[in-house]
Amino acid sequence: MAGKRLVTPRKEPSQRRSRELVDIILKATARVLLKDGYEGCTTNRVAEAAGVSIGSVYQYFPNKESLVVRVMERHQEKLRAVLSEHLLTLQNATLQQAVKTLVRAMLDVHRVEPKLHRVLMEQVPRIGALKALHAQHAAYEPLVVAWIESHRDQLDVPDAKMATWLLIAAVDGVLQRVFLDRPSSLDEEQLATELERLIVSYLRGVT
Amino acid sequence: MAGKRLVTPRKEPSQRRSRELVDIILKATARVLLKDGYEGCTTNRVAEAAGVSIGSVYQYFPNKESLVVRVMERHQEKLRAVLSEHLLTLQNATLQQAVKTLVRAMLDVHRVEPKLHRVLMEQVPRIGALKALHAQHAAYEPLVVAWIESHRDQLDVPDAKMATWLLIAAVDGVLQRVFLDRPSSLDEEQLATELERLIVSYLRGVT
Amino acid sequence: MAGKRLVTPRKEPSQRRSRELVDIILKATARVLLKDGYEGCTTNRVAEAAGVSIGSVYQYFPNKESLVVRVMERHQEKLRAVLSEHLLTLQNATLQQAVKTLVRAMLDVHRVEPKLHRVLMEQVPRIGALKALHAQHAAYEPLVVAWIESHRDQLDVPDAKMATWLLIAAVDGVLQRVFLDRPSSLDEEQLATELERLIVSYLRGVT
Amino acid sequence: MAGKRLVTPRKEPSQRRSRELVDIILKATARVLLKDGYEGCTTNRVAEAAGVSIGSVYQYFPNKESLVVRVMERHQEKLRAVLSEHLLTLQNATLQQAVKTLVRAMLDVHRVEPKLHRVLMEQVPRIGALKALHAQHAAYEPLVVAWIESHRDQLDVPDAKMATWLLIAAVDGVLQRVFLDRPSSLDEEQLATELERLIVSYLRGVT
DNA sequence: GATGAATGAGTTTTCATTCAT
DNA sequence: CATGAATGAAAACTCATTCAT
Repeated sequence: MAGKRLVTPRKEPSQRRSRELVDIILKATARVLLKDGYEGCTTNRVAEAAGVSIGSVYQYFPNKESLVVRVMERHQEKLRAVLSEHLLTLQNATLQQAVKTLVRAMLDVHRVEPKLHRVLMEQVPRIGALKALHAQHAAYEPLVVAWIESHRDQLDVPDAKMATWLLIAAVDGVLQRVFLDRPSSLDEEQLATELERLIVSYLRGVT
Repeated sequence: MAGKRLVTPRKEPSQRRSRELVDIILKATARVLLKDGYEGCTTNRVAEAAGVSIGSVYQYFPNKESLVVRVMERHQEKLRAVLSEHLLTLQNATLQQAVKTLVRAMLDVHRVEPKLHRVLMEQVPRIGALKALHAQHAAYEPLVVAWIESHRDQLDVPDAKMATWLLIAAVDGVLQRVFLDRPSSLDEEQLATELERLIVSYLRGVT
Repeated sequence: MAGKRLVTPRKEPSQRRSRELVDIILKATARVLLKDGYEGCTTNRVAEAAGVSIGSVYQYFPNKESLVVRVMERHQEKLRAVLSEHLLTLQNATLQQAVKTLVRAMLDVHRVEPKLHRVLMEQVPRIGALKALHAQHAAYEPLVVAWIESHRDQLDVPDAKMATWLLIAAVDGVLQRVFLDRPSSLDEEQLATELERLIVSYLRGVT
Repeated sequence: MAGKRLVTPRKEPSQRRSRELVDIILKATARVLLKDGYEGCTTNRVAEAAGVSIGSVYQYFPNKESLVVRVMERHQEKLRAVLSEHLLTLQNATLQQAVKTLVRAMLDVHRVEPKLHRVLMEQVPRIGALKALHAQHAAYEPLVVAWIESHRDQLDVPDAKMATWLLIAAVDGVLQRVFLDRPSSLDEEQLATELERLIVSYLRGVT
């Protein structure tokens, strides 16, 4: 604690090594998750895959769950990054553009390490971390809400928050299913178009 | 022996006892799943909760997984029953009625033993049985497709199958999220209304 | 007990059924031993293979071991029969004839259900019954001793009993090894010839 | 860490500890085999007898069988050592000496931990390791064959290999029986003498 | 800190045996 | 007697976690 505030960078090396070790361990965890699934992901296997002693794993992670949780969190961070990048351009977009952006963003999210994503979604018991995954949507909801409210006049949306929640839930639900069930017959372009139609018609309202 | 010759020719006692035992065991499994989650749902605990010897559990279920799978299947069957009941009335419905029916049906589905549903959805690794859950949606997709096609003139749907798939995925995604995250603030009535709007506007198309 | 002494053959049928059942069970035991080995030979499997309820097995056999013991005993009886048949002709034989007879007899013994023999020898822990197998040799030792003593003049044998024991042990040891190791290269005819030479030279003594 | 830098460069402590543990476990296995027989030799009992956690047993032995197999192998090694020692002197021996040597050697072999030997021979199902036991005989067969061939002129042996195989099988068979049946009446000295006679007469042939 | 041997509670699973029907 | 469902002690084996070095 105190160390962090010291000026001397002497202790840096050890800190760097720590970081690197944590990184190695987490990458190994992800690899093991991919290879052996959640049930097969034992701490010993992780240690071995990381080329690190089991003791070192416990130096940095209090228990098995924390390993997987951290892998999930890291994955979330990547997803969040992808989303943020897309949503930055949202502000001054037209309805069509905005919707397109949103759909592309969510599609792109599912392209980040899809295999790991799948394992995390399919196999990991819904421990605390998964909630975090959903909570993340909450993070950019305000953005969407803001956009809707600033385009009120073109839309037919009684409750912007409600509409946002619903749309995100719906789109995410659809994408989840696309990527988990992999109905390969489904053309991704077509899907995107239809999703856009779904959103636009909902926001515009029915005449 | 004696039993077979008695007045009660209703059912082979042995068969009845078996059925009852299986039932007791599965109910105990569900209870344990609720109380201790998937990881805590051990065969010994199930046996104890069922007030049955561990040997009896293995008499009817070859391994731990088969227990949970069977619980899932039973749950599916109940869900399927609820859905069927609702969808029977679909045929001659107007657009508004049909959509209302569909939404209510899917809401009702999530009201069948919601706690068990939650555990099964949240915690059970996505083993074979879960796919069955999704497959079940597929079972009633044709019904919806048929309805859409017989109402072509009132709708703006280029591809009935695609639209059906999308809508079901979206609605299910939304409901899943409602029931898993339990954002208690959300009013169910309001949600239903909005879902109906979502569907109707998508099907009607935008002018 | 009393029943056995009664004159009326009324109860015969049930007795006959019992015998048949015992026979069916033992044959099933042998089959299971062949198919699944000793460790895989469980009472339930035997019952199933016999097409009989497990309860019935325990009606006639107090425990698992007794099943296997009885199979061994039956096997012994067959072996004994083969031996007896051969050894009857021993009495007036010349040295060469006698030795030939003995060797052929012991070879023939190993041809009685060789697969079962092998399983019994290889896999069954040396429970009581195996001793019986050896004890059986003791049964016909006197015959050989008698023959040796009645041919004293042609032989150089200080102690007939000792010599008999030694020869039988040696021949049996050799045959056991032949049939367990199955060195297929070994020609059976040649082996028989050599065994005869071994015996004859030992009995005749060295000049 | 500290240990490695200390003065004792004899052996890696970890390695030594491992070796010792393996040794303790195997000795415990032998003890349990003696006390409870093969069927009673469970991994838990072995662990308890070794004063070691069951986990440690599985650290070094993948399953129960491997424990017994290793005990057998160790026993084999001891037997092999005894044999080698004796057979070294074979080369320049006369017929009488050579035969005496062989018989003594095989007698001595059966005096190495005879109780363990008995359990291993009697109770252990004929798993892989037992074949090893026989295979070991094969190892010194060439020595005997060589000796026979270099003494051809004094002997009457058409096929040295065949003769060797036969003699070893016979002698081993006899000894096995002696030590398994323990016919205490049998005088070991006398037995040795007779075995020698058996061998010598066979090799010399009958005039 | 790093190591990895050691731990042992806890799992799954088997199977000889009993006993109500 | 026959049945076979039910039993439960006990076996094999796993794996998160600790701790001496």
